[in-house]
Amino acid sequence: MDTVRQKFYITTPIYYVNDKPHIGHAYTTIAADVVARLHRLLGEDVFFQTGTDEHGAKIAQAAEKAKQTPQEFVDEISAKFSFAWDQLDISSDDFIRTTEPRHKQAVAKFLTMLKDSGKIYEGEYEGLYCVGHEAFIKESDLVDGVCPDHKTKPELIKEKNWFFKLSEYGDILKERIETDEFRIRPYTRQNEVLSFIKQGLEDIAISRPNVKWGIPLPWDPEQTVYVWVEALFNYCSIIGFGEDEEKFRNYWPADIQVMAKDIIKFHCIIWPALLLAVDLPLPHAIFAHGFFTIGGQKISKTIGNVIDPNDWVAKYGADAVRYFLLREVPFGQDGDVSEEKLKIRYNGDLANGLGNLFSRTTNMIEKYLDGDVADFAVSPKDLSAAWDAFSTLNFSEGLVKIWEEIAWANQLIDKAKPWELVKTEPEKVKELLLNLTGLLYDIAGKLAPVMPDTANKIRKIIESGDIKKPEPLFQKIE
RNA sequence: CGCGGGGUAGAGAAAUGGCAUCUCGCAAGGCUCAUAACCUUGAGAUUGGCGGUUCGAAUCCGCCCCCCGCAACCA
Repeated sequence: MDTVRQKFYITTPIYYVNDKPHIGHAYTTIAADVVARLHRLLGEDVFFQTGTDEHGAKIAQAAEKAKQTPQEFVDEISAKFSFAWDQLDISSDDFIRTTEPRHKQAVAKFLTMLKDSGKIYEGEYEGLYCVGHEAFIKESDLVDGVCPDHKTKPELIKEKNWFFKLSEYGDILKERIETDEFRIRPYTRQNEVLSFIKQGLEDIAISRPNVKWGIPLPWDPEQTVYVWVEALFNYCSIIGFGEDEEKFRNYWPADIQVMAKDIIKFHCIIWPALLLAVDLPLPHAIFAHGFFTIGGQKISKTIGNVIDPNDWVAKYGADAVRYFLLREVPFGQDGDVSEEKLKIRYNGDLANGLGNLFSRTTNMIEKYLDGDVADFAVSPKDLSAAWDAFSTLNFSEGLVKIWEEIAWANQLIDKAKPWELVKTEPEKVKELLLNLTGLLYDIAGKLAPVMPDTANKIRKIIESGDIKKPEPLFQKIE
């Protein structure tokens, strides 16, 4: 009997469609894609989710501003995300949109379960509403009784809401986190969450009476589900919750959920508490990466330094953008990116490094071996450390390991001087080139999760067994 | 005391108690298989400051200074 393939479920956040995708969205998605591809190569039964979050007051407003219906608006933006991911060679297995029927029915079922759990109660939210903010603000934020940003006096508003007893979940969450049953990485993020829990959790309103663009509460259609609660549940609805129980049971719980650091409280407190309330297992791990600055400045629509990933892909190719983002900044830390830095890595690491090594090697194979490397050797170097690093999301570390071998190969060639050796000991040159071919083949294999297209090019040429000097892998820019 | 990240060569990073390492840039040399690429060597850092612990501190402790992000479009 066949052994059952290990399942592996990985997620990205679903992106809020109030604007088109930028480089930060791409970063999260690329990272998840690399891990998904790695686990597929390891033979696992992988499900890789991504999608868009399409409800809420902000979307309705943005649509109005664009003179579109909310549905037209979200259709258009959601398509831009899906297009960007195609351009970046993202290998997601499905793309969930929160306006899809399958999501709405799953959320309705989930909320009914939540209500039946007894962890939901009706209450009244009373707070100071600032019209400028279009949100409730805290009394402690006021300066001289007015909102410091808008210099207006907030209104006291009473709102009927349904509440979730989040306050009951502090101890159990703390325990699950501390025992690593529910892993939060990097550790600084785990500490952040634990200290937040220690301050005490408050119940949260899970419905909104005034937001029309949303999913109605099954038992109180006057109210819609708070967007975050609904959005989080996409991780279950995409794998068939309430529709295809077999599929759902196969993939849930998520093995790793990747996201940027700003949304860890939702994912590390509210999300697991909701799951506990309805008796669903918690995800195994949450991994939060850092933020980018661009040329030293924070990403800001006002400053206008927002990078459209499509622009970089068009100019440098998907593989180069994927490589650059993962190589430049250690995953989990904040970092700075810019097109200038991308260019330096592209020319230095890709064109002069990997590209040139491949070029000089294949050229010598054509010249000295008549293109014949059918029986190329196994790699003379052990590159398994690269995948070890990728599997723990230490992408930059894994890439450094691979590039160390590229440097080693260049040194080896210079030391061996095959262009001289070929005159006296051609069989030694053959041995050298077969070894180099083995190394390049291994490098391509290890690089495949990060640079799938380049890996395929290299392997195809080597596997052909009859090597002619190929086109450069990376044409230098400028 | 709002929360968080950080300060190491000109730039970017690594090193978590034991010779400060790497990449880019710079300088000199070498090589000619290669995409003006590649290889070697060198210059360049009293590790933000002051104090403490220690045989020994970039690393541990205390105080201080500075930068950045979040808190408000935004992963």
